[in-house]
Amino acid sequence: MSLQIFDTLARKKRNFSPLEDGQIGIYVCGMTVYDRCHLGHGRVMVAFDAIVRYLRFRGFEVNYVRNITDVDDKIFERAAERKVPFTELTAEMITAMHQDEKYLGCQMPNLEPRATANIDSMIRLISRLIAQGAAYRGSSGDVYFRVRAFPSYGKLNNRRLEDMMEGARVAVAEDKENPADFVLWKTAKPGEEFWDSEFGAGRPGWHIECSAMSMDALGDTFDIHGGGPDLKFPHHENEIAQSEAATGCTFARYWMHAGAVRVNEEKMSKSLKNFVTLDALFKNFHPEVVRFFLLQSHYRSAISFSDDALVQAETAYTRLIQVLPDEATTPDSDTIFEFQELMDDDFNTPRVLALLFELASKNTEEAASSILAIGRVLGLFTSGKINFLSEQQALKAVNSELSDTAVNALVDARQKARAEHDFAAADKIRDDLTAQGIVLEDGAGGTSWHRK
RNA sequence: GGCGCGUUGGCAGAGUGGUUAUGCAGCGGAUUGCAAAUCCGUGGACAUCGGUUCGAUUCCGGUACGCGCCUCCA
Repeated sequence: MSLQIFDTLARKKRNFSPLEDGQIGIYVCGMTVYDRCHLGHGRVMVAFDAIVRYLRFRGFEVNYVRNITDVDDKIFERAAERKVPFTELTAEMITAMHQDEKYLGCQMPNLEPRATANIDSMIRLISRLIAQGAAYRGSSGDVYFRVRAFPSYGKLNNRRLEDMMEGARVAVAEDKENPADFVLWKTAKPGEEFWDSEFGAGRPGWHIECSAMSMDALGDTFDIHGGGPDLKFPHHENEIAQSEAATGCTFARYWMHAGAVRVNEEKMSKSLKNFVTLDALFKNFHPEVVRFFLLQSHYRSAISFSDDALVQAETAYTRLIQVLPDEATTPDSDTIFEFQELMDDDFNTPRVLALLFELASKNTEEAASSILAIGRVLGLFTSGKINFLSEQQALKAVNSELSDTAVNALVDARQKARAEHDFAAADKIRDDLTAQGIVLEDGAGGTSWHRK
């Protein structure tokens, strides 16, 4: 069975084979670091982390590159608002992003090139495009990519230039030859951040950084290019145009896009103000639960976020945690094979999680070992059973008005009442605790409790 | 206006031309002082109208509704 990947450009699943045997180069568009990451960013992080982990599990040597966009109008605006150098803002956001990512159980990319560190490379690429007639300087001094110079412009989005012009509803810069031409180099206005170049002082357009940095890191042609759903157009379309116009060869061989995160049937986004940041989410849910929640949907489909959905995921995930073995032993090879078949089919993580629950109901040590082994490949169960449960309880304790000490006192009082066969009093205490999210369990060795 | 996607049981969410998804919740039972947890069992679905077919939730076409992109956005 071969690995199948849904290629956005081909609009269908394709057999995957890398450019070089056993090696995969993958570039994922990362964050623009002007604000905290929200669940939508988390989804892309987790999706590609799981994919990369699986590809490695399958024996590939994966070179995972994800850029950091630290040159951008929003960054300059936000820094100005805060009256700090933009580098201070980006440094803070990068640290926060790495923290969020670590909590989500993601492994770091092999390389995280930053736009500010690769301006020279972008300038070289722009010069090359100008020399080839694929770019020009407008009267404003801005440098634009000439979409007419790239006949297959629109191929990723199945879009024709004419159709786009009909729908154009954005004020078009006067000095563009074609409304669809996009900026490669933006001339600096007084007071703005700038870098010197042969096209004058200014800064790079958004799209050029990914072409320059991906090709620097992985070569003119590389295996997989991925990103969030809203990058398909115009960002990735423009990357293809720039890169292929410059090199004359295929840019990325497979294009992968994650689905959107929705809130009440709408896309989670900054402009709708319906986003929830990861760090806010982590105040109520263990990061592993968030990761599990994300993996419950296929990476390409839209996922609906709600508090209730997270609670469901928490219950489900905690059940899997409970059946984990204390020590890892050898998993069942047939089960691992089944796992591989599911993942080979365009990374069907929801089906894999279903498999995990089927294993859980088998109640055997071997099945439990398989759950652990498979979960680990997807980046789950990273804290370990004991740590997860205690961290989860600690999280709930912080959000509760009842301290552990107070609960223990009430539990003792109830035990006393039970010993005296005053069940009415005992049940009253238990009901009150239940109302506050405390679940009591009377076992052979006494009463234990946990927060729900 | 252009391009594309979706519509599955109370909720979440896979998949298949004829046979159980799975999870959460519900219900019944075992267990318990009563519960909880656990275990066992169980009902419930494929938007709509046509077509192809021996047979369609699954393929094709129409309709309705919803969503995304066409502008910065993961």
